[in-house]
Amino acid sequence: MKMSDRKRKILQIVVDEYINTAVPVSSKSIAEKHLTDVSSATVRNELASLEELGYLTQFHTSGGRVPSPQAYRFYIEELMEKGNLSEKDLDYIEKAFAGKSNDVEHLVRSVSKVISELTDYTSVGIGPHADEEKIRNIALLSCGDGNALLVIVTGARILRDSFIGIPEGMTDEDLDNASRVIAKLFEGKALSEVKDVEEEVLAEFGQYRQVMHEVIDALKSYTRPRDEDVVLTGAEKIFNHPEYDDIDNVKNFLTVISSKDKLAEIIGDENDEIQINVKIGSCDDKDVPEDCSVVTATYSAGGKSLGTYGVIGPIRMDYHKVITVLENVGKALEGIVGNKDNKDGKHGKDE
Amino acid sequence: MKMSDRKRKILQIVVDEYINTAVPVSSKSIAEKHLTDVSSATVRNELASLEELGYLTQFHTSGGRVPSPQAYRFYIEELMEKGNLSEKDLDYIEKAFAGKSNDVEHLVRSVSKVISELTDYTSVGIGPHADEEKIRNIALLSCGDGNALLVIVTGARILRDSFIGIPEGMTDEDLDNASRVIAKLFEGKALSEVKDVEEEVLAEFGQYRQVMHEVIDALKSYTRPRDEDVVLTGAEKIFNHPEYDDIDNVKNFLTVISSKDKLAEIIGDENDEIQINVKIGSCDDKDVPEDCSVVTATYSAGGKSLGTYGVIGPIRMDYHKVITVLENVGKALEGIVGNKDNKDGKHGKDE
DNA sequence: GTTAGCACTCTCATCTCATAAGTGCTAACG
DNA sequence: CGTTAGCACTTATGAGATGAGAGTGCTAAC
Repeated sequence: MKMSDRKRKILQIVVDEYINTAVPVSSKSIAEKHLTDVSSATVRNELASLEELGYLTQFHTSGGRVPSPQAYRFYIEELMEKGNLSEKDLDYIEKAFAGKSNDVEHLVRSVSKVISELTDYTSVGIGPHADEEKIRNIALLSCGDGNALLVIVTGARILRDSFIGIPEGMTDEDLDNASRVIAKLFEGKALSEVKDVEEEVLAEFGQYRQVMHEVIDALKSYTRPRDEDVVLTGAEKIFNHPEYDDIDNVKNFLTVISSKDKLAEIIGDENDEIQINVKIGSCDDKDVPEDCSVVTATYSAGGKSLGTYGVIGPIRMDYHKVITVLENVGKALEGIVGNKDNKDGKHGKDE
Repeated sequence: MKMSDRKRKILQIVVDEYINTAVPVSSKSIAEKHLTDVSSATVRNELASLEELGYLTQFHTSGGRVPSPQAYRFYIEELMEKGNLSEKDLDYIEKAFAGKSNDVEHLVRSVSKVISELTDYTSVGIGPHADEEKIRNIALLSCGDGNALLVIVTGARILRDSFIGIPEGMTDEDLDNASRVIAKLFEGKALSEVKDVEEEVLAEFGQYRQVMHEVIDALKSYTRPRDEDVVLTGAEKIFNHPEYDDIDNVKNFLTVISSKDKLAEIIGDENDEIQINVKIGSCDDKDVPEDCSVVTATYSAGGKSLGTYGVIGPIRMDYHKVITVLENVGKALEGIVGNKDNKDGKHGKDE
């Protein structure tokens, strides 16, 4: 069934108004402020009809109308008025990423911070899955105290390191050699492939089998997601939104965001097809609290994933602002990472 | 003025009772449950006197008594009944640290988690200051894309790394050489000394001065505390304590713990003399919220600092439990880190 | 020094009541 | 047939009012 233009208009007004004020919207206020050519009674009829269609709900008879999750979805897809960020905000993004250290952990932190600051919501970020990353460099460095440090760098500039126990009698030279052999064996391989070549590699190491075992275990452990890869910024921002004057909502919210596992699940199921993903209430994901929404974007540049980022906040979220911020941050990232890769490429040629 | 034994006893009862129940303590309940040989009127007189001495306060005339910060302090120093953890808790600590990866970041995370789990309060941890750490290993690894990875390991097993831009024309061999030179120059030096030798070192590098500049900048940056070194665990635990049924308290608390800077300041001013440090309300530290207490312990083993850890929670905190947990965690850490160093020592000799 | 007794204070939950906001329905209008 | 004015109905909200309960301070007697 096609919705009449007037219904669409009214629905848009209700959602806009509710997002801005957090107050249920009445027929009177619509007729007075936005649709001056009809009476409140007419609006009332339309509202009743929209309620029947499932777009609006009432807390109680005399409480005005509030959008349903379905209304928010429709709003995002068809009603929301597009428009870009202010100069100030664009500038802020620009400056935030200028001259940033370029490993993934720092990137995740600054992206998350920027998103939280600009949207005024709590932001969540998670770096790219190490899983399918190719090992670009791997080295074993002597620590001189019975341990060596295993360091790897992946294509997407993810860093991982572990201490590896060194057997008595293994000299620094031995270690250097082992390091070179390991580099030959693993560079260019994806972390997920390590387990496939395990047997083969171990066979090559007669003498220092034990070391190799530890190295392989470490590499395998890098494919597992880590709590510390999930970054949360601006938890306190929820207090800027009136739904969190209520202690139970706060409790609920804080419990969810305290569990990095849960957070990773909520923002983590990457759907590369969709750039921006909106989950409204628990309809779309049972791990999202009923009264919350989660908007995420998965970024990539030059074919490399840069992770998934988003905001979590009240279902009455400023979707337009949030989506616009996510889009612009994405563009900015593409810009700087793209440029950097060009520069790198040049270097490569010259060498 | 010396306090009478009965006053001490009554004060102890009030603090114990209030810590357990969160309900202001009345003269009647004391006389009935704990001091059956005197009447409530007698207790009443003593309570009035303790109030005059500054140990107790009342919210309102008919509200029973509540300990003042001064009372908590006195309680901790003189009244609190000592006693160790349950077998179960001791076991938990034991198991938690067994077979843990041994770099500092992971250690900080698990220590903080253990403390939060056992105490049921929000826990904060911060690793040792990198500032005075000696560089044990330093290496520059080629990444083959116009960047190199600078990695350092310090005496206390702190890891730091940065990407360093490599000028066109610098080959992998050049890099290897540079890495060796850098190792010779910096190994054994404290990070805080780097700035002192800056000029001297730069003089040695004619050709790759720029690289060296970046290396030194990176090293200098490692002395600065980083947000990510402050670890927070169990923020949601505050909801287990009734003072945080009140939204304003939650807001206050969450705002403080959201700022890593603030947290670092609160738990950070290390006083090596004192093993366990208790800050009660804002009397002892203006950054601590009025209704909160912070108990911290600074750990070290084998002469190396292991960081500062603690809990932050309501001023009505189970100080005995918290202090006992912190003490036992300290002992456990000494145990495992001590052992590990012995083992390392042996290796050293054998090599 | 201790205690019983009692007046006093303050909180808290409950109830009532009036007000305000908003709706749904009906009947009239163009 | 869509639109509108009018009105009865529902519900939240905030302001008293009230009574019970808890705890204290004080006084006088032991």
